[in-house]
Amino acid sequence: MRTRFAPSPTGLLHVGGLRTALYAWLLAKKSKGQFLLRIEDTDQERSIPGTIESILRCLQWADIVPDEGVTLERGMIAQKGPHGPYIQSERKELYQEHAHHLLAQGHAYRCFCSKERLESMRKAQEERHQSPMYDRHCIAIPKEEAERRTKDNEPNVLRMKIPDGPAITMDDAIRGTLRFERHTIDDQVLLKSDGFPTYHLAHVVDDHLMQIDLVLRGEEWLSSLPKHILLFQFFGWTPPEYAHVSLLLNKDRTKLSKRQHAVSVEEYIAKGYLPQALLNFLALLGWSSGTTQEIFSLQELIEEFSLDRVQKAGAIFDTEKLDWLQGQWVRKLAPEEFFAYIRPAIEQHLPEALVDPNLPKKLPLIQERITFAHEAPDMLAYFYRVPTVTAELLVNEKQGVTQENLPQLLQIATSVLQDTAPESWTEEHLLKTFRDTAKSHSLKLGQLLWPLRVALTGRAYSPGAVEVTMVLGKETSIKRICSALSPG
RNA sequence: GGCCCCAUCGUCUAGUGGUUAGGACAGCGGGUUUUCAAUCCGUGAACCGGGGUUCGACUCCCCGUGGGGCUGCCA
Repeated sequence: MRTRFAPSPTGLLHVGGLRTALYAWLLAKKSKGQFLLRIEDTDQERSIPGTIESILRCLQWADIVPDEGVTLERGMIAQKGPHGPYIQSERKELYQEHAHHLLAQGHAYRCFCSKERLESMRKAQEERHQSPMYDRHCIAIPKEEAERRTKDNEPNVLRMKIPDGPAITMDDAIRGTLRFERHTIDDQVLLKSDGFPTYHLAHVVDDHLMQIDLVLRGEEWLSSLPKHILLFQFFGWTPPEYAHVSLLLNKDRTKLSKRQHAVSVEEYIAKGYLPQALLNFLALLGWSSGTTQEIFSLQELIEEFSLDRVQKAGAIFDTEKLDWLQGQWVRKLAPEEFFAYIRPAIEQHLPEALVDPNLPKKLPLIQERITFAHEAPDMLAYFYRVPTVTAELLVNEKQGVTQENLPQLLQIATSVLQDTAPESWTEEHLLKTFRDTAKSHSLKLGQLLWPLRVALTGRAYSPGAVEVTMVLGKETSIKRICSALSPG
C-alpha cells in the first residue's frame, strides 16, 4: 500500500499532523508498501521559507522517514522517486494541463468574476439565509469570448462544473458510507488566476499520478470529499481509498489551538519528550489495540495498527498521559541511550560529571526516577557538589526525626559508616548494619536513614540513602554528615 | 443560516442485543518495617435526552440536544 503525508509549508509541524503522518506511515509499513512525502505549497503567499526543513526534521526525529518524495539528505531538501517532482509548485504546468483538459471536456469553465462581485454575492446570499455558493454568473460566457478575454490578459479562474445527477456516496475507511447531494456542492475553483492549482485539483492529480492507494487526512476535508470524487470521475480515474481522522481538541472541545496548548512538534522536542513517548501517546489518541496494552514501540504499532480501530470522535489533547508515557519510555532506555538523552542537559548544567569515569554507575540510580532530561543535572549534582542542607529538611516528624534527636541520629549513622570495614562496604551489608543498629537503639530504620539521606543529598527526594552512600564513599559521606551537624 | 461529521468515567478508550459496563492516565487511600515526582496494591468515577424496534438495548432506527468541521482565487 502506498500512503502519503502532504503538509503545507506554512508553519511548524503540528502534533495533529504528526499523528496523521504516523497513521499513514504505519499503514504503509504494515503492508510493506511506501510512505510518500509531498509538499503542498500552492499558496505562494502563505508559504514560509525554512518550514519544509523543519517539518522534515521533526519527522526524522520521530523516525517517520519517507520512502519516496521529499526527504532530508544531510540536512538539505532532496527529492527521490519516479513520480516527482514532489513539491507542488514545481508541478504547476502539470496541473494546468489537467485543468485545461477538464475545460475542453466541458467539466470546467472560466470565471472572470472579481473578488468584489463574489464578496457582495456571498453577502446577499447570507442575508437571504442561503449557503454561499458561486451563482454560475460566468458559466454562460461563450467559449470563444472566454478564450479571447483570456488572451487579452483578463484575469480569470477555472471552476469545476458540478453536473446534475444522483447523490454522491463514498466509503470512508473510518466513517463508513458518506452521502452528499449535488446541489449542495459549490463550483469549486480549480485553477487560480495566478496559474496555481487549488488544493482540490492538486490533490486529485497528484494522488492519482503518484499511485496513492489510501488518502489519510484530517476531518476538515470531509466536506470537500464529493468534489474530489467528482474530479476523479471527470478524469476517468479510480479514486483512492479515503480515511478521515478526527481532529485533536482543546480542553473546551474546540479545535486544538496555539493559544491553549503547545501544538508544534518542535515545542515537544524542546521540552525533552522522547519520540517514543510522543508517538505512543499520539497513536493512543484515537486508536486502541483492543487489548490492555498501553506501551507500544513503533515496531509494535506497525504490527497492531489498523483503521477499523480508529475512533470517529475528536480527542482532547490532554498531556497528562503523555507525561506518564514519557516516564515509562525513559525507564526503558538502554544505558547508552539514557546517557545520550541526558547528555545535553549534563553538558550545560553539570559538566564535571562528563569527565567522571564512574558516571555510568550513577546513572541507573536516577534513570528510574526522572521523567525529563532536564531533571538529571539536579538529581546528579550532589555527587559532585556539596549540597546545601537545611535544618527544615533534616527534621521530619513523620519519620521520627526531631530537632532534639537529630544530632544523636546523625552521630549513630556516622559511627555505622565509621565502623564498616572496607571489605564490608556493600549495599547489602550496610543496610543490614543500619537495620541492626536501629534495632539495638530502639529506633525505626527511617530515623537513621532519613537524616542520612538528606545530609548527603540535601534533597527532599533522591535515590535511597544507602545507594547514595555507596556511590559517595565512606570519607565523603562522613564529611557531609559532619557539616550537616554544624550548619553555617 | 446551509451542508457534513461526532456523542461510554475528569481525560484517552474497550464494548458490536443479554457484561457486576472492562482497562489506562489523573484523583483519592494504603504498602514498600528509608524519602520521592519511582514502584506495588486498593478505591471512587461514565453509557447526553426522548421516542421507537425487541422478550431484552450502551449497542439498531428516528427525533431532539450538545460539540466539531466546512461554507476562500487557504490548505
